[in-house]
Amino acid sequence: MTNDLMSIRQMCDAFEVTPRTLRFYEAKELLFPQRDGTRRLFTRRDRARLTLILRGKRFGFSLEDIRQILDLYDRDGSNHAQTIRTYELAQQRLAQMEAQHAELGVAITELKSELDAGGAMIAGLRRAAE
Amino acid sequence: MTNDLMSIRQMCDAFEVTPRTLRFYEAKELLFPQRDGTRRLFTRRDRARLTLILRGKRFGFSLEDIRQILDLYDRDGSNHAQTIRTYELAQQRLAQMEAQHAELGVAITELKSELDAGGAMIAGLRRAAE
DNA sequence: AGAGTGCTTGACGTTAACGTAAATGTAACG
DNA sequence: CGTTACATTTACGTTAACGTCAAGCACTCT
Repeated sequence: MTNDLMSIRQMCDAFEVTPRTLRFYEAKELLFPQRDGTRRLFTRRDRARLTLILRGKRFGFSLEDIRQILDLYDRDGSNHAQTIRTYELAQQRLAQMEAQHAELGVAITELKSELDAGGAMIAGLRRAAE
Repeated sequence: MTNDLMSIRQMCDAFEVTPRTLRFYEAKELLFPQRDGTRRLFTRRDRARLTLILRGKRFGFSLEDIRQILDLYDRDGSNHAQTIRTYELAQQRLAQMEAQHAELGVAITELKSELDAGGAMIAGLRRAAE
């Protein structure tokens, strides 16, 4: 079964990250591994947090965003106002993502049409080169 | 009418970029303004190139990519092999953009469903904070 | 004891595309 | 000639998220 405490290597293997990354997250106060003398021991809580960190990254949140969200719940997991703020943060991020998605769609369409048209961009380049 | 030679400020106003940007592009060999003593004078050719640079940026090309493409045509605008290479570069970039677009779509869907579900991410955070 | 393995901290390096500040030049206005 | 307005070069600063050494413990095996 999954031991409650994991070494840095076990963590790396389990989450496919480098030791540097875990130390970096600790330095940024995203993780708080215990110590066995000098060595880090990651707890179940660290693993839960790391899961959320990686998930947040997939959503395009910055580590700083993630840290803030995590901190809100560290201070008071039952604070409704903070839950709301987290929601808002997520909604904002969602809006950004949707805008980005749309823009990218437009750019793709443009680029495609230029390629289909025999390369207006290339024609443009030709003009640019005189 | 549009004068054939433009000062750096006229260029900035016309293209909504900063002087720093134009000097930077010159340093990167994307533009080659003439000189009136010490001052830069941008030609029609520079404007055509800048148009393409900005277009390329909208498509997500790096300045280095753009410079290479521009250079290909500077050397020989009629070289068919180079036209092909430019095409390929554009196709590659298009593929990247489509992949990115798709990924973003997935992330949006995920984030939305978590928000709709009452915030699995938030629930997750709650768990993480214990 | 020596070797090997894994972990630690510390600190500088990387990348892109400019921003920003300092010191200086020069052209035109009054 | 003095000031104002814009131009120029040089060069360090910025941002994110780690990468990449370097030097040195801590254990274990032999």
